[in-house]
Amino acid sequence: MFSKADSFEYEEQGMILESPAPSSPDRDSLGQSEEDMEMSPTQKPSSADCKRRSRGRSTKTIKNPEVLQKVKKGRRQKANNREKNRMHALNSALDTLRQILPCFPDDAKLTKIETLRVAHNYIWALTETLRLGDSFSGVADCIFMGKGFQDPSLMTPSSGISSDTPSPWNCSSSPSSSYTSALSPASSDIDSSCSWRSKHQRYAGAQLQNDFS
DNA sequence: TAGGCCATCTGGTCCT
DNA sequence: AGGACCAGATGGCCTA
Repeated sequence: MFSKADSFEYEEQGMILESPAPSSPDRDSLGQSEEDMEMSPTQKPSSADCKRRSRGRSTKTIKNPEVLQKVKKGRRQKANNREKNRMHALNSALDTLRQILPCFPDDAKLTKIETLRVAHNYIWALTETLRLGDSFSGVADCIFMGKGFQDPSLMTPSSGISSDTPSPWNCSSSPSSSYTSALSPASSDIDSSCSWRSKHQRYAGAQLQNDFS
């Protein structure tokens, strides 16, 4: 499973460093060093990749193998923390996006991919609504006032839109055929893998997808 | 038990 | 040199 793909980067062994980084138990201490790691076939570097590989972290000044190991661990630990923070920030942004998106009950959390797809469709539908002009001027006005993307209730029957106003994200309503055809993104936009959890009963509005397709 | 989703770890690459 | 970004791998949790 593993090969010595990293050997060309860490060829320089027996180096010395002045400030050892704090170490923590990880797989290295369990006998699996970085040099023992292998790459999957898809990770194996091309010749072009090998040329660029030299841009990795330099440890040329490190002569002592033990110190080198500690330095690597320290860097890895820091990189892991940064990566965690980065992913947490990404998840926070997704949560913010979920709060903006209409239609779904509070206890049914959209998955990441669903959030992105619903957002895409939401934006698309709002754009189409604007494009349609006067017949949906109420919606357009709200959006132009900067309200549309902040008030999910805009899409509910109790909002400024009349209860019989068809809406592609209004799960409780069934859009008229003309409106559906106008506000439906291309079917290719709806990936079949996005099942809307209908079989899991996660969403009361499980038929939203059908409204789009 | 299989499949989906997720968090985390990891190494490679790019950018400042 | 160090951080950001990315994608693959892995294991845990949950549901049908």
